Amino acid sequence: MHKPRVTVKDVARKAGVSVSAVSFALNDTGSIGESVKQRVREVARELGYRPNRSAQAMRTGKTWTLGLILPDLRNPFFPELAQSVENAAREKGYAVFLVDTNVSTDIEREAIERLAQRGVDGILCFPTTQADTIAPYADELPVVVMDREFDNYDRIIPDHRKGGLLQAEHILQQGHRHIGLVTGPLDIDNMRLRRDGAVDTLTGQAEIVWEHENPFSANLIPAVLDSIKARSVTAIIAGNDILAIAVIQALGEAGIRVPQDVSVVGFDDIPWCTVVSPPLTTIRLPIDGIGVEAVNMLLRRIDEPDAPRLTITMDVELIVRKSVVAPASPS
Amino acid sequence: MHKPRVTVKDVARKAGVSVSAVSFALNDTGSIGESVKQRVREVARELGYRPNRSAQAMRTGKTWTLGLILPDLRNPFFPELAQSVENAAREKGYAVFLVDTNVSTDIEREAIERLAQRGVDGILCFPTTQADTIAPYADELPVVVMDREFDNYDRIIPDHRKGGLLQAEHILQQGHRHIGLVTGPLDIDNMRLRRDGAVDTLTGQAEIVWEHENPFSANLIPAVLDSIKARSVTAIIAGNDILAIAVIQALGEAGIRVPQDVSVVGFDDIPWCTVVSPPLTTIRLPIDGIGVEAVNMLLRRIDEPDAPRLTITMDVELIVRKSVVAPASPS
DNA sequence: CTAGGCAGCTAAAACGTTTTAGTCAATTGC
DNA sequence: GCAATTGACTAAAACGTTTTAGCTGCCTAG
Repeated sequence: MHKPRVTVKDVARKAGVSVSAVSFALNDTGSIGESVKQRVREVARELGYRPNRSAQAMRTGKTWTLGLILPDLRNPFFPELAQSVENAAREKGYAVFLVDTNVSTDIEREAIERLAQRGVDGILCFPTTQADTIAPYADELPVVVMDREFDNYDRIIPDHRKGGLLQAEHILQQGHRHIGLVTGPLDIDNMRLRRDGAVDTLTGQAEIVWEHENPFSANLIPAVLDSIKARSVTAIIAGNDILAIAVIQALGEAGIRVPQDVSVVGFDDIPWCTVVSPPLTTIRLPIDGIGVEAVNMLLRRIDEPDAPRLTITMDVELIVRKSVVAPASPS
Repeated sequence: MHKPRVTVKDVARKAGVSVSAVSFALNDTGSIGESVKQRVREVARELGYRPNRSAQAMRTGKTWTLGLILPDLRNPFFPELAQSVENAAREKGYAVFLVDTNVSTDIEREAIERLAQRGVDGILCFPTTQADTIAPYADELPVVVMDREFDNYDRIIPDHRKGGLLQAEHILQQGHRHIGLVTGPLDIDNMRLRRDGAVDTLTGQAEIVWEHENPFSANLIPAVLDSIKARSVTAIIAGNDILAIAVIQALGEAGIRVPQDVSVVGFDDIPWCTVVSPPLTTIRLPIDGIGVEAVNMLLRRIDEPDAPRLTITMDVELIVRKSVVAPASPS
């Protein structure tokens, strides 16, 4: 195991030229004759030469490496994001360090430190909370922040407010007038925006009978369960799909049918939406597009460190499935 | 942006010692006095010194980096695996390059080449198919293979056969005697083993009314749909949870109730199992354990390149939920 | 009193690249 | 026909570490 690796020196010797000639030939730089170039490449292939990226990195300062920091891959929202980021990055010649912080701000902080130490060319961060853990490296390292309104970074953010608006609009169009809200933690700005978008749209058009703030978790707090059992609404707007699915299950356990008795609308369009029953009407985030655009943005920033900051807003879309229908007796 | 980085040289200068002294002090190697060691560390902290991993890697040949190659993160089986691998590796000081091959053997092959070029200390591979894409690097790079019976590598494999046995046993215990099988592609050895485990257990105890091989996909082939509609079985054994869920949905569309009319058992215990209705009775793979053990195995191999090959078999477990009950009229 | 050993440090080499500076011959310009 | 330019190449420096070899002065043993 562990044969000695083939180096430029070996190629140079075998081809009968200098190491610089080899470098020139392989990288198409410097000034080099066509015949020598061909011969060197031939020899390199023959010897199975593979450049040592560490050495390249040390000399050039470029590692062709990105860091991707995510809160929790078990949250069904993130795998697709990770996939699209990795694929997009790979296509451009970059490898991706994955960090799953387990929803810990401390680990997030440490991860950034480590990635910086490894000399990644840039970092894509989907922060766990509102805490800006990147600050110490903001002027040292290209960074793209996803889904957070942090100043000082390029960022890419779905149009949460519009999503909330679409949720409410759809519910209103179906004729619902008594509505319950179960939001995620409102100190996270995306949850706040979703909620505000919905509430602003409902105001004057319908009555918000109750509203509860539930932690990120598949478990609903008692207040929500109580409100559900009170049967005082015909539609429930959830802050994300996981909450929506939890609501559907709680309704089922209370003997309330979805959508006949109560309609439910989610947010995110995670894969679970199609397997739950009834299939969940929700707001689709262009996750794939977010990944790709985030990579593009980061590479742009790497190329032009001093380009002006950019904020990209990604459009969202209502996906109509089966969990929302008109109320039995318009109320 | 991009301040010049602090190097050992800077630390040495400020501390008034040689660079080697700095290296000794920081790494606790060589022979160095306590006072100097303390001063150097103090200065390093003060200056915000961060060792350049590329340079370290070049000098020592160790990158503290692993590669993780997966077929498809959107398959709900993999995110948890990726997470546990990343966490375990990080705990040991390694960073993880993630590669999602999109179920392409070609990309898998290329990814290994690239990772080797980057000088990863080892590779964890969950191969897409039965093709051994790692062979060219087998004696150059520590590799752990997951879920495939490849010789020449350390490997870690769930006990698929036992899982199949448990599926069948449970179905038999509930009193089912007419059984349908929908397996995954049988040229993948895990699917073959699951199927054989089940079939061997059923033989002589019950009748396998029909058996179909379905591709990995949420879509069932017509043959399966036809068999389902024929209502000739009281229980269906599926090769994995995704197939099982597809079966449940197909049954629902055909007006057949689960579990009252037909029981269904899955395999893998992906997160979807609890959100589908009815919650799926299935076989749990210790995914988390697989990730952790795979990392341990790889690190062991990195430390002792010539240790004997190891094959670890991970135990599986029946998880009883609501999709299997006794048949209405024992048949 | 001296030889030997050791602790504590420094100088310099080495890792595998890229890149700068320079050499040399051939070509061009006038 | 000679200086200047160019093209093709080489030698060597540089990147930031770790590690080897070596130096110095002090202590100890004899």
